[in-house]
Amino acid sequence: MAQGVGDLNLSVGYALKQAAAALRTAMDAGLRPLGLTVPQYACLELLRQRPGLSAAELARGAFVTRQSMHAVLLGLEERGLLTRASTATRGRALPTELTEAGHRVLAEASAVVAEIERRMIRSLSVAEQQRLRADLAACAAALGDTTPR
Amino acid sequence: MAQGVGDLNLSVGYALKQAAAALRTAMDAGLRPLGLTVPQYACLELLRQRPGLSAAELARGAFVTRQSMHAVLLGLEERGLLTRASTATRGRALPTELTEAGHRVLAEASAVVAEIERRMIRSLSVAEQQRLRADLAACAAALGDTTPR
DNA sequence: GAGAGTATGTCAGGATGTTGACATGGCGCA
DNA sequence: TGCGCCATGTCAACATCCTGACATACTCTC
Repeated sequence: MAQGVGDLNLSVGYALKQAAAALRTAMDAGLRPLGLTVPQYACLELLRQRPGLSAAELARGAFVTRQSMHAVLLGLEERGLLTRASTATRGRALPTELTEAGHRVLAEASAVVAEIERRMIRSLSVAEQQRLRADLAACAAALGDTTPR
Repeated sequence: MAQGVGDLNLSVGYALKQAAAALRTAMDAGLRPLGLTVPQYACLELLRQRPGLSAAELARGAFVTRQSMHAVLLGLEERGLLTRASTATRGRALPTELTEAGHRVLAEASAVVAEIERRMIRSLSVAEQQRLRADLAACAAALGDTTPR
């Protein structure tokens, strides 16, 4: 018979959840004054780095479903932070891009998030940070690195 | 002016979110056949290790709000997996404990989750696992290690 | 002993996310 | 060419979770 999970304080999975929850809470609090939720910020950040992404690609990058990202896009588009092509250039995918206002809001939000991330890893050396990031990526890859259906 | 978040692929925060999302997805899929959600499993696992916990303490341990944990407890109690004291022995806190059925279900679930965690960290040595866990704990502590209000 | 401050349990409402489904548009293959 | 297959966009229904609020009970301080 397989053994169960042992002491939670010795579990990597529990520590992972703990850190992710703390980060999420800190980002929520930091982004609220800007009128952004975490998924909304993630959407903007992804579009800055890779303009023209479709809703489905954004959903995978932000770890939510297509449907959730659809709602996020509608909200951000109504606020004038991004524009969506009305017709597909290839397949059914509708390319999305940031507007000027979107870039401005994102700049503020990105500074807030960067500060939070710096605070999170301030006790680690640069080498340790890279190692941590690599280990986390390896964990994600080992689990299949899936996004919600 | 503060710099923003750089390349997401170089961000520890993004890697953290990615790994946590992969773990959550894997746990969801593994626990579904047992009729358990992740918060429900977390609740049972916490109670095994620390019987007599109150709803508020369970909520903090599972990284959800008191209200969410309240709903989880109602469901698990109705299924006969745990019992809640009807009167408080100290303060308003109502101690909760697993039933025999609860222990049986948890044993199955715990084996499933342990297998997922093993798969997640199989590419890391024991020393690397401990280091990763310590780094994650440090990150959580640096952010205040808060749970949702 | 009285008061503020804090922690807990609980209820109601609303925001958010997911599941399920369907239609449409490429792509590969016989 | 025709067919199956997959990806995308979108809608409706449902589940989940959080926000806000209130009552109760302990603790600490004066």
